[in-house]
Amino acid sequence: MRQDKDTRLEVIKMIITSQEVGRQDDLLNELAKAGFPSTQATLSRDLRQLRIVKGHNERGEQVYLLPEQKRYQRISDTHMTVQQINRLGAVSVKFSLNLAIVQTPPGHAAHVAYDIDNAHIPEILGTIAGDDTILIVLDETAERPNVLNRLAEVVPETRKE
Amino acid sequence: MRQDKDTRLEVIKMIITSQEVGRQDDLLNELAKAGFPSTQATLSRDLRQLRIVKGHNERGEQVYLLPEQKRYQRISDTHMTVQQINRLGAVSVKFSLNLAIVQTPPGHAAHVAYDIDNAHIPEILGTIAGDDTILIVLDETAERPNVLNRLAEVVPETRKE
DNA sequence: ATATTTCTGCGATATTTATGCAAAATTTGT
DNA sequence: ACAAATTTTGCATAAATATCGCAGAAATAT
Repeated sequence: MRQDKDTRLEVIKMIITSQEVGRQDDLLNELAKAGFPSTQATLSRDLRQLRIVKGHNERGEQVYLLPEQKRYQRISDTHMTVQQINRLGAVSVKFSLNLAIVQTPPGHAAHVAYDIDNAHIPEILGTIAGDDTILIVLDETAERPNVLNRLAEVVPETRKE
Repeated sequence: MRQDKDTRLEVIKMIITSQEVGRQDDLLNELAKAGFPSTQATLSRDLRQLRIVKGHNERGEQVYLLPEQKRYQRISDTHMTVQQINRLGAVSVKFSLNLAIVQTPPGHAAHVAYDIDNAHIPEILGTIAGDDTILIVLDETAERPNVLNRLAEVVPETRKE
């Protein structure tokens, strides 16, 4: 079920960034529509794991928000999916010793790095993002195929070196 | 009472930026201590008016946050000590070859890096800070225990891997 | 395969938060 | 200053959310 769970978490993020949802029951309905029926208890756990925040929109109505969203700015303006970014230009990964370099279209490094961080890949010690380049520091024992596989979940259509 | 209300709203903001509060009842207690007794109903309205958000800290515990706060970054006009930052979430150090990666709570990498720089640890050639990650480049001959000892003065409660 | 860990559902609550309504306080207009 | 209008508040209660114990399913590790 791991894969299903990860997908469900992604769907949750998509839903709350594409529309205003203010109650878990509403979110449950949307999830069911999207083919991920679940229960309120599980959703509550998911929201905590995603560090999703409950705030208010300009009208004072309650809305769920991703933590990196400031105020009521919708993520659709700023947070593109990697698929969307990929349309703008390739995202590539290259290795050197215990480092990996990810190239993104200009301006998108921070966002991709955020997704990589959130994938919690154990072999990745940390990332630092510039404008269109991300430096990834790997564990000394990291095996590149593994890292590449895990990265592929976050950064699809990656062009290996 | 309008004046009192405005003051109370300010006090609410002060409280939630100076400590982690996860429940309205707790916030009520703090308000009372500060000389602004109120009720849960009023507080709920105040929070909506302030557009205060309820999210989760690193440990998944619930916390109230100002909307303009990124993630769990706390407002601080003064430079927070690492001890203070540590309360917001662990600061950890990991090594890989000639590099060390320090993870901090979101938004605090620059502060911690500044402290590290100022410790003038000879084996540290330099640091680069992102939002929540610091890359440290070590001298080729650096010995990790030494570096860790020196770092511990700056970054207490460090968790080696 | 077997053991171990993680995840989920299912109630079943306990806890927390929001709100309708009426009263009290405050402001405004005259 | 008085009355009307507006805002604020408390109370009671509704609504929403978090959590618990537990059993079984699924994934991971040995």
